[in-house]
Amino acid sequence: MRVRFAPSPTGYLHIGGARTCLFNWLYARAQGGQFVLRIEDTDKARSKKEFLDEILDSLQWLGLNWDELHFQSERFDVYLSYAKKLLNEGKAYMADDGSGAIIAKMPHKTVRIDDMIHGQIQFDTSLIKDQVLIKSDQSPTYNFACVIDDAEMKISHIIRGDDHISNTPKQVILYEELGFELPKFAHIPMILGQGGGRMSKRAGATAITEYRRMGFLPEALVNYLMLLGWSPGNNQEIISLIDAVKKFDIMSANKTAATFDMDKLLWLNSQYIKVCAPERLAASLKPFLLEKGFIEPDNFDGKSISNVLKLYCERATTLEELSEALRPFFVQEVGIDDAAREKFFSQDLTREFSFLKEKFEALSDFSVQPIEEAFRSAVAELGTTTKYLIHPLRVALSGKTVGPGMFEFIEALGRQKTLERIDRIIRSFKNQPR
RNA sequence: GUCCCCAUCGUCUAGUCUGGUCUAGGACACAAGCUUUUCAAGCUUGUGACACCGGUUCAAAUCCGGUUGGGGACGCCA
Repeated sequence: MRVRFAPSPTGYLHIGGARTCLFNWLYARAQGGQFVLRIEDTDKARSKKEFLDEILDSLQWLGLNWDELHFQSERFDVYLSYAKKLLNEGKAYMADDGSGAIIAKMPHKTVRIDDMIHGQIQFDTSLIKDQVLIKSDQSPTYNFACVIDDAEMKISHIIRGDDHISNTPKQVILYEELGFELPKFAHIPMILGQGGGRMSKRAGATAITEYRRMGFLPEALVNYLMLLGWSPGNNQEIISLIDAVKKFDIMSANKTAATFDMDKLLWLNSQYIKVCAPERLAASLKPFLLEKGFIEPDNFDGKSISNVLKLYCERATTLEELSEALRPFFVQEVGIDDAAREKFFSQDLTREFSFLKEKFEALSDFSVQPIEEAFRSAVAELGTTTKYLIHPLRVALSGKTVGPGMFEFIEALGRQKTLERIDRIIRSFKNQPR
């Protein structure tokens, strides 16, 4: 059993292509067959090396490895020889405009295909015009190269998007004329954009790399894509690639088009971030931290932030968001926006913060419990409330009005930064004209 | 225009093949509550669907026909 994914390097790998690839990959792995990657680069003008690299890179990132790699651009002579064969047998003819194109005669008959997902589909080929096999520049057309390669590469199951259903009768005719054995077809539904219709850039991100840049974990994206048109059963929503291989069957794939839902993808991503091992999470976070200038390429130790990650991984939906939340730990001074300043520092808290600072300075063990005790005794001795002091303190230390539990945060931030930032806020009270 | 595909909560889906166990289950989102130093997370509860019409049958989300709606294809692009 052999399947293939056949992207064209005329653009980035997009969501729909990735899902088609995923279903092929899953079916191959589930059945113990081979998964062939075939690059359909017959259009030399539009095919680009950067797109090829990007497609390969995205597939690897998603964890979809291939057993064979082929390039159509290296096989033009093969296509041409098959075209000449059809020419000799009278099943094709030269274009009469002298362009050198070779065109297949379309016989008039009824073609029936037995699709693994849709069942029987019938076509009247008298409605289809003659098909160009070889273009005037001697390159093959898609439908021709596709059939030759699928046959020669012994592809047994063709799993591809719904949009290829209307190509199928044209290809079946070619299989018959060439005397090739017919593969099985499985046409999976397309993924629709938010407004219905094809996913477009306007309706959100389409390229896999964009999702990577937005801070999605590959296992979350793969999980989401699996759920679009297939269900593992038992109300299971979270499923790994490994687990899916055990349960996947193309026969149980849906036939209804699915609308892409960013909310559910975000939810899945948050679920995966929550359970991601700190070392791996740190490694995945590295590009984002670099991008923000929080770290240098060479001196980043993932271990050093694992404690901090534990505080934040429960409340992040993307790596981008997570890395931004980590800002207070990497910058020297935190910025405090006007709204937060207005809300929490409109009155002078010099006395309170000074007292807190004394309490913190006195701690020999700067960890959660003593920190909390120090804070609570300060509150009691000042005759104020937790609420009154804890929010201004959060803003002073993190620059943000929201975040993890205060005492865990302070421990993670460390004594030095904590005291510096309390000092800084005290100074700002002095400088404020009242 | 012609041909093809599809139709269960707003969205993803289970159930459809093998009609009764479905007053239709789960997830996201939404709403409320609990928890609470904030925001989340978590937990509990709630709102919410078989597109429509007809047929077959004792019985239809499930089978059949039609209507409507949505999507796709009609390139010397892939």
